[in-house]
Amino acid sequence: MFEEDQTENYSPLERLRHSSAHVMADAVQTLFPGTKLAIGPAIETGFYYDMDVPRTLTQEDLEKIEAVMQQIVDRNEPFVREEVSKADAVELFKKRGEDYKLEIIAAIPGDTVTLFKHGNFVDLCRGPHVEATGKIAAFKLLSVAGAYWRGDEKNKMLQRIYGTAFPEKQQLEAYLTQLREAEARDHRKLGKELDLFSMMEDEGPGLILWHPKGARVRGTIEDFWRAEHRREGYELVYTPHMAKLDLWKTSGHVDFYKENMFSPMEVEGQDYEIKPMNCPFHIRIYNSRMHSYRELPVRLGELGTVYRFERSGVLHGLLRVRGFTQDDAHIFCRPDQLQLEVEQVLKMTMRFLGTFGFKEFELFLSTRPEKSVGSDENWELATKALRGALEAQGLAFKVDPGEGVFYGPKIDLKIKDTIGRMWQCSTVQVDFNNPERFNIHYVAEDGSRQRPIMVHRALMGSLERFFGILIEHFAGAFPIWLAPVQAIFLPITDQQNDYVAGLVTALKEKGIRAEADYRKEKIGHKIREAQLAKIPHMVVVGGKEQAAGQVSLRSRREGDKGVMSFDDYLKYLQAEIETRM
RNA sequence: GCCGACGUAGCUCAGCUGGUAGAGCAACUGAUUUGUAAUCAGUAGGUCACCGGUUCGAUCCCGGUCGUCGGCUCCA
Repeated sequence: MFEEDQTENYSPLERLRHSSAHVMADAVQTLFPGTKLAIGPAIETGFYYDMDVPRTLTQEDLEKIEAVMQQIVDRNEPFVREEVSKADAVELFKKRGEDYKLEIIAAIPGDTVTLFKHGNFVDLCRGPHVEATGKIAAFKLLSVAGAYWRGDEKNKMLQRIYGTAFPEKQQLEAYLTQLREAEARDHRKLGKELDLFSMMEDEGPGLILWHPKGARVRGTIEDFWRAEHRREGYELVYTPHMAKLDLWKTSGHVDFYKENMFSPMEVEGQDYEIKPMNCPFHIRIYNSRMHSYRELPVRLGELGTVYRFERSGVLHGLLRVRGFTQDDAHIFCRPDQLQLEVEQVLKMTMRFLGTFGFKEFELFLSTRPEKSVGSDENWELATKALRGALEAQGLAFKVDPGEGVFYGPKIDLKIKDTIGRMWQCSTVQVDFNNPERFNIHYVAEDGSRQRPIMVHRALMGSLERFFGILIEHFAGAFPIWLAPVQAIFLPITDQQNDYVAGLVTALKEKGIRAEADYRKEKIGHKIREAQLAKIPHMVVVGGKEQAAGQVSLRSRREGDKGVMSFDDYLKYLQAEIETRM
């Protein structure tokens, strides 16, 4: 165990999991002599151990390791703590060939280190542990993966085994059920099943094709986004997908962001670059004319599509892609306006995300990193404004010291989805760098030229990523205001086709996404398919409904809602859409 | 990029130690006019990711490329 991973306040669960990691390491060394141990901490979902194993482990090996672990647990060997001199520890681990432990010992201050033993197994570790291996009642190994020694890609790649452990068998079962639940919600799986999007696997990894159904959802999100921004005093703009490389030299991206940019393309002897960011364009728009202090803040927003080079191994469905659309905006304001602007952004963000059912947030204030630009007083002023905005809104937040961007401090906001996972989408960043690089101004009350402060902000982050999160959040069952098909009409026989066609047309004219299933299938079949397509309203129409000018509503969530007149149904439907529930 | 696994029909997946491929669903055709989660019958559909090698013969073995997945590193 790695000394530095220990903390004073070690919970009983962490203690159990950390002990499980020891038992796993013991089992691996038993099965694969010559295995060298690196580090093996408890983590939020369980534990892992990084080790240098003589051969590559497979999924089947995990079962064997589990079996040996069970034997160690059954032997109920006590965990014994021992404090030894560093020299003794070095000798011990040298004899055992534990090269990584020797490296760790060398980095530990002081003269002594602690060891934890159970059976014949010894590990460098501060503990604490459970009393004996028998306390490990419910564990499971989950996966093997590569991991660099000390997390540095220049170092050797070790093998990491992930596992989890709980005090009770039911808790382990519950956790495994939750993993299966998360798998069932996987946006990549649902995206295919519901025909929402696809990737161009061969011709463009990390590039997304939005299919008609996905595009309908996106369109609805975009309409809502635009309406909210107009209401909040934003001007919406459009900017090109590329510009001369010079623009990104001015902005500093060539210096600071090069590894994420695609290679430039040459046009008539000039290098052009596909945009990785929207901000330089928005600055150009701001700077296209002189601004008075009176017209600030200027808020420019855009659903701007950017392209960033991401290493092939990191691409992941919609959550990590190479081309994506940011719901980007840049606010140019006076220093005295900064805090209020940030407050407005925070309020707007929470209202916007709340509409999608995200009601729980975690906020993080990131302060000045080691490598940064800008004066002390600017950092001071901006950090104070961000903190002041959080406090004025009565929002709880954590401080991430030194995690700010090089050009300014920021607030990140994470949302909690239906199954309790946290996702980072929104960000509010103060930027001292670009206003200077682009030399932008406003004219102050006294006629002098002053430098505005610039704020970058996004509510969703990227539409692709946000869509992926939404799919998982709703498990593909979008609320009716977002659903690609809001209502599907199901005629019982083709005698009702004309009547149904008239109703569908009436709904479409009101902007409702309605469709009909005219196939000559039994009603049970049509319902099953509509239900699997997660369509919120199934509207059954047979001879009786037709004769009475009625429809029979079946809700995706609540089942058969009974018959009603078409006019009543229309009102019901519109009300449900408007509440955005 | 790195470590490992994987890539078979539109989808989900079979295919033992090498003898040129199969199921269910979907699609298509016909019959069925059906009342709240699957009507029946038939038809068609695959250079087994791609390139090369070994072999009399490769979906299967070997090498390379591309991609996907689980992680590492990095991040919206």
